Amino acid sequence: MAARTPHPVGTPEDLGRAPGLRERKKQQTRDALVQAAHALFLGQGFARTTVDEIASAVDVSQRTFFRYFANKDEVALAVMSDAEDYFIHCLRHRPAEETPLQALRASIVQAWRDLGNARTSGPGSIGSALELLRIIEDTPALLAAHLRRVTEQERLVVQVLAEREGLDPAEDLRPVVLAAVFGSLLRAAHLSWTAEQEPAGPEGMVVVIERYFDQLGPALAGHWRD
Amino acid sequence: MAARTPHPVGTPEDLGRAPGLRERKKQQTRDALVQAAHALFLGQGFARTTVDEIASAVDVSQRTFFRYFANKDEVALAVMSDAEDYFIHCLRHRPAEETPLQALRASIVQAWRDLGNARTSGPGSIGSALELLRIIEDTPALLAAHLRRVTEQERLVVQVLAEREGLDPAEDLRPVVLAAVFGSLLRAAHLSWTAEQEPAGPEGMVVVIERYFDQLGPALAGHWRD
DNA sequence: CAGATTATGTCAGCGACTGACAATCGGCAA
DNA sequence: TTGCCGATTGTCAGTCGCTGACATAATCTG
Repeated sequence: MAARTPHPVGTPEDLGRAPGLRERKKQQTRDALVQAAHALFLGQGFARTTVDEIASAVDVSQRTFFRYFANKDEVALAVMSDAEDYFIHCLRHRPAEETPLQALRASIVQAWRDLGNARTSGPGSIGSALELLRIIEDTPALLAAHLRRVTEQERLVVQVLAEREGLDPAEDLRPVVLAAVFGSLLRAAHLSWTAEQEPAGPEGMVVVIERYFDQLGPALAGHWRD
Repeated sequence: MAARTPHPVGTPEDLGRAPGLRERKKQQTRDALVQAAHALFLGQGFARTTVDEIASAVDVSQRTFFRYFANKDEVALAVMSDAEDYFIHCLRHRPAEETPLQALRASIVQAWRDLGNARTSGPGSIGSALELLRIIEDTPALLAAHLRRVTEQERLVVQVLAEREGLDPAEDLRPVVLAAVFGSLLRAAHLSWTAEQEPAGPEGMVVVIERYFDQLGPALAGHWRD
């Protein structure tokens, strides 16, 4: 968590404190591991890539790899979590007038767009995240790990929503329900994006997401038949 | 899949065909493995139980265990999948007049109630399923595997819904969206049930589920503040 | 520069999982 | 009943993910 790639978003803790050599080197090997792993996964698949391969590609011991990542899954999902963090940041800064549902919708759209306009290569790039999404969806072990991460992220969404609307999530179930619905909608969109030959790139993902959001009302409405 | 505990629901394939000794023995060891695993998981936790322990409790080799279950997760989740199958069965037989959302809601409630009234011990029992749910929720590896299974089940729900309403899920997104929302709602309910000191037993679960469903409308409605 | 921290490498070991082969058991027909 | 065929099982060896313990080397602090 503390070793995560820092975002443009300034965290209040580290003001003016230049990171020492130690810190920089750590960040460096971490990035290298993520990038090497990513390349290997893309090239030969997740299962057929061993941790030893990743480690020796960066010229560190296997043991060191496991000091940076708790398991093989984590290095694959590292890129995604940066994107998720940015989404949370967006959500926190939506105007208060927006409906909770509107705020959520606007936040992911904004997050994808902003990330799309940022650097398009290297670790943490949007391209990486999108490629990863494909690998994740058809690697059972990774998909499982990813889903678990997503539900943890949902907890955070609940908290932000409750804060924003000024209510206690233990009493009022609406934040929990909305976060759950939102999460499932997003996943459906991801699935569709990876499965179908949807327009590629961040903008394509935005299109798919909006399409699913638009179906929320109709899906919950009474009968579907005329 | 073929080795799953048969349900009271008659499958058209096996009419009057008494299963031979071979088949019976297989089913027997499978059940024994599930039951032994369940007991061990409950007693000492999932992580601290080795596959060797489970296997030797049933007096088979470790290799045999892995011929019945692809991995340790699977034996833990076996009980759940029986319950899920029954839910699908219920959904298929809901009256056509019901709204899709109504049908889904009625189906889980019915499934929990029916299972609650069935045998209350042994493999596949309701008690087992509920105990398992607790173990699953606080065992990261199991939770991950469970979530993946759930999303697969969601696909099936999509299919049943589309069939029921007579539309093509590739064209119309409503079944996908509704299934996703339904799944997330259920998971929220499970989470709440295991976390809080909700009324125990199947009926307690039904109460929680209905409470969440009731919040669906309000959560999606405009502003939450007065 | 010395001493306290901290990152890294090495090594040994456990447990999940798999392929290959041999032995055994149930199903079935002569 | 006998005998053969295919399915089930056990054994063995091996790979890979992952961890604890300890020693070494690098950075940081004063």
